[in-house]
Amino acid sequence: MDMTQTIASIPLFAGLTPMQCASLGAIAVCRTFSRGQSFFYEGDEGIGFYVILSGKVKIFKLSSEGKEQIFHILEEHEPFGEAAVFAGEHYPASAQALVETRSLFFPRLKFVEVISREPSLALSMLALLSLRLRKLASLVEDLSLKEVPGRLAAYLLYLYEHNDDSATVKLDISKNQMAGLLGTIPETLSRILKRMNDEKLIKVTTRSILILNEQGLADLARGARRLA
Amino acid sequence: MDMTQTIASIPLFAGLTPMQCASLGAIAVCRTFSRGQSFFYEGDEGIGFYVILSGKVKIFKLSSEGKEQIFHILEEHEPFGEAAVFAGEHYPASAQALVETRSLFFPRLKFVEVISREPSLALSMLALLSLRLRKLASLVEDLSLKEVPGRLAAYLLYLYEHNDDSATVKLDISKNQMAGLLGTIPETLSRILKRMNDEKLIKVTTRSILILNEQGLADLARGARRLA
DNA sequence: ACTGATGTTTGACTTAAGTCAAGGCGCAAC
DNA sequence: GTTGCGCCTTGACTTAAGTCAAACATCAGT
Repeated sequence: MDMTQTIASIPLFAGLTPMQCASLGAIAVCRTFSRGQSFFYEGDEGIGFYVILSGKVKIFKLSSEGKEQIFHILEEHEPFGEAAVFAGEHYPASAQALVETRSLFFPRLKFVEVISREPSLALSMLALLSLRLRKLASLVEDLSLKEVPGRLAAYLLYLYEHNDDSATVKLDISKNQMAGLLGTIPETLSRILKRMNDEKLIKVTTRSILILNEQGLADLARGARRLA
Repeated sequence: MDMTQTIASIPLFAGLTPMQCASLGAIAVCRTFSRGQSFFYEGDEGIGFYVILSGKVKIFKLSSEGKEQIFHILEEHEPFGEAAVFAGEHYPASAQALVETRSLFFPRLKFVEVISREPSLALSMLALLSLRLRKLASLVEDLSLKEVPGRLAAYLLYLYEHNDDSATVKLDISKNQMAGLLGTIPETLSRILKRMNDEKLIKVTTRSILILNEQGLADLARGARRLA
């Protein structure tokens, strides 16, 4: 598949004309990262942003004691590093490949140049950033206003809703990563999964979770219920 | 002062030509809110965004038990509600005037229309959203990876750095609001201020705080030090 | 298939920070 | 001035969640 085609297939760039896609294609660079490899670290100079073609990437920060807060886990077609393109000079968080990941890299200055000529692209980027803002706001809300069982319930329901068919949510990240995403640690996550399991809200297996009581989880997520 | 003048004086719109300012002025509406009045509530339809002309506005969410997490406290010339303009249909948080506040309101659709004709305005908005994203990311970091003394130290240093001259930081929000901003409650804030005071990091008075040991606060903010 | 590295669970313990309740301070209105 | 109402502080208590340590399961790479 040639570059213009590839770019046209990315939702962020939906609505662009073939010619616009071609001008983006002219500045994009393919880059592949192996499992565990870092795209950039927090504080690095923001030289451009990436769009994932295949693979999985986590965006995170580490505390001085080594605890990790994951901001997002991103998959195919999702962009990252874009906040550094338009403001400030450094990346606000680190990005690391969780599995082998192919990506397109868009250098900052060239991309800004293209965008100032393409209002529809600018609007797409505005929509993207607004969406990110919304997600982060909800993470702040969860961290500050909910306890871990509430966050976990909200997360499971989120997975459940974006699930193809069954009530079985398959976990495609490790429970360690999941703990990082929920702003807690593996031990706490493990204990709370067990309590939810005991209360027959869910059935936990190694790589998946069966939702048994959706309403119960929803109550937990809203803070209208507590675990024993 | 006429509308075009007013708009030209807002940093977000810096760099726009007088004609561009005039087209923004044509769609802007002046609105004044009294102390305690709400601009919008979380979940309301996102019909447009505001820029503060004078006054002070808090952006926040409430938990089901009534605890408040403040996202930002905004002052003159700062915009808010902009994330709802470009994505999604509702405001992700609530906005309330802390004092009598004059503002300009930009209706969503008209603003999007103007922006798609003005690339430089689009770039300003992208920069704004990126900056907000950065601030929220750092709030997530603080909430998840730091304890309250660390958050408070970071906040005091922030005030200190944006301070005109002296080592005396004057508090222009109540300590209750400050607790909400730090993701904690007034009692906890009070206790920690006292501990910092006892350790001679700061000198607390009613409406202001004197910074005595900047380095100590910095260490606390970095997690390299603990309060007794 | 082996094996070392990662990921997961469990138990005992510690602790930061929240809750509840009472009292003091300070400003604004009468 | 004094009354009254938010704001702020303090103390005693509770609790969610983190730490430390040990054992076990699972996975990826040789």
